Amino acid sequence: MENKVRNKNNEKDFASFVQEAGLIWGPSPEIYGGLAGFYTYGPLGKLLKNKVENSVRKIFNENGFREIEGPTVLPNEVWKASGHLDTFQDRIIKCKSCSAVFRADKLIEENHDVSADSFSDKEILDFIKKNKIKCPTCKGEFIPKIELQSLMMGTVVGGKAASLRPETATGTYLPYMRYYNYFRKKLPFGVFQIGKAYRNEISPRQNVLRGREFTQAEGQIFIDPQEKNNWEGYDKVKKEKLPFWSEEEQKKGKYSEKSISVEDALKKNLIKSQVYGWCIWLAYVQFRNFGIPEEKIRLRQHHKEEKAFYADDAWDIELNLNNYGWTEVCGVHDRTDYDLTQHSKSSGVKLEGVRENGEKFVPHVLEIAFGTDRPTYSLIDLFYEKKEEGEGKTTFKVPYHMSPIDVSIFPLMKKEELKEFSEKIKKELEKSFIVDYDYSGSIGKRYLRSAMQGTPYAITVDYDSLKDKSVTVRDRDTEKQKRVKIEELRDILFELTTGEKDFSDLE
RNA sequence: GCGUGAGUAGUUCAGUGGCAGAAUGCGACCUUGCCAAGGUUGUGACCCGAGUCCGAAUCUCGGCUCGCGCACCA
Repeated sequence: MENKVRNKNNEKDFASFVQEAGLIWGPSPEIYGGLAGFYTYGPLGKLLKNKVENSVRKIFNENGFREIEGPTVLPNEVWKASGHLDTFQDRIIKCKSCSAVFRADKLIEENHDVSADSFSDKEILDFIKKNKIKCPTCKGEFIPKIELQSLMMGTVVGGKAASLRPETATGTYLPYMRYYNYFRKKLPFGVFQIGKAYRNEISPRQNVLRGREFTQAEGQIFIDPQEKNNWEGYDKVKKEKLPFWSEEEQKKGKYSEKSISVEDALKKNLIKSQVYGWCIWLAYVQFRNFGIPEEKIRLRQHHKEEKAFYADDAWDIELNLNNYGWTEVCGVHDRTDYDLTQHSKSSGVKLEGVRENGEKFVPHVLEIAFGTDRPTYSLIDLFYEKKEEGEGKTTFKVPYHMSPIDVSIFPLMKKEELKEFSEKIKKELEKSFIVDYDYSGSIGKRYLRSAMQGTPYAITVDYDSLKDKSVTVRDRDTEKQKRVKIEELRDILFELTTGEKDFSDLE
């Protein structure tokens, strides 16, 4: 991670803001001391996460994907077939003197350039003994015992071993034949799923950026491998310039932004197919639509060594966070026919498509895999601006269209007639918006609270409102106010929140 | 998981082997015309467990959690 600009005080402010504002609490359950890697979204955080998820839904839906929801628990035979049961299970070995833990296979690979994947436990132990491999930390001997450490959370269902899903993707592949019929036997088609996944991380860190339970959002395209370079959406996006950071450039060292078009990336063989290029573009659009600034996003190509067992083409999207530097938030993978072939073999059910000429084929799958916790957290990280009293106002400058609460309503003073009138307006606006209503404290205090929650507009009801049926609308970022007729209020707020109108356009 | 530091109101911090403090926040009342305004008042905490001790929030041990470094993160 480069650009790691850290400031202790900022970090502390940020951490307390996340809790105090009701964004993310934890580790949960707090009153029992907490269990690392599990969090509770508070009211404001949940509203924000909903905005993120709805943004994901919108983008996927308008690009030809349909949403499904599968179970979070699946029998282990599924995970055996998908490869997770094996690859999510590491063989570890402990140092006798300092009891540091290492992955046994990695230890061998690093020292001797030999793949230990196929070694039995005994072979690994023998190899370590024969080659006198010592503990990298303290140069001590290893305890001659291989232990298993699994990222899968297991359970038992009806006497059958089952596991909580470590990714939603696998569950999305299983009903392939259902999709095939639903989409009237015509490929390609796209399906996505938003839901919880679970990984028993050894040491979860950094709040929800690496939790043990998290929400994934994964889009999958099923396509005839022969059609990967005949992708309908490609022409529309091929001229789009994206911040590709290739494996080769990475070796040169520092990142410097250089955007190239999807078309050029394909020509340079950075990516292998039109459909893959389109997927990268779509992933990028997802993050742009959250309101993440361009310069905070980059696409990083996976090194050969870090590619997942199923992946062909593999790129990540990374965001440059204030508190953590460049952070992975999304992976785009060409999973080829790996999954469908595996599940077909294992279940005995053919998972195929048919070409017009009658040929059968196993579809390839392209995956856009991200989550909704990291983007939610990223929005907080990127847009929280702490100010000291006197030097300005602390504001959560979340992009207006993503703000947890749409509008606040304040009676100028805590008087019955103003409260009553405000509540009427509140009731009306709640038909269309998430509304916050507050009459406690000075008007200035309430503007500040509202800004710290990221609410873009604050409506103030004063004595004139009772007479002329108008209120003031205050803009979060400019702090400017405009007088608006109550009967026009709803439409104006609509135009403002959808971006059709700018606050400065108001009379 | 290893090493290391830490855990006291919602938040940020102070503190002592003997009644637990501040600031800020939050609530109520008064006041207040767009202000992080003012006054009065209230609310609220020693991470959990065991031990030593007349007495532990303070010392010791264990656990849990958090920060940082390492490792892990298909």
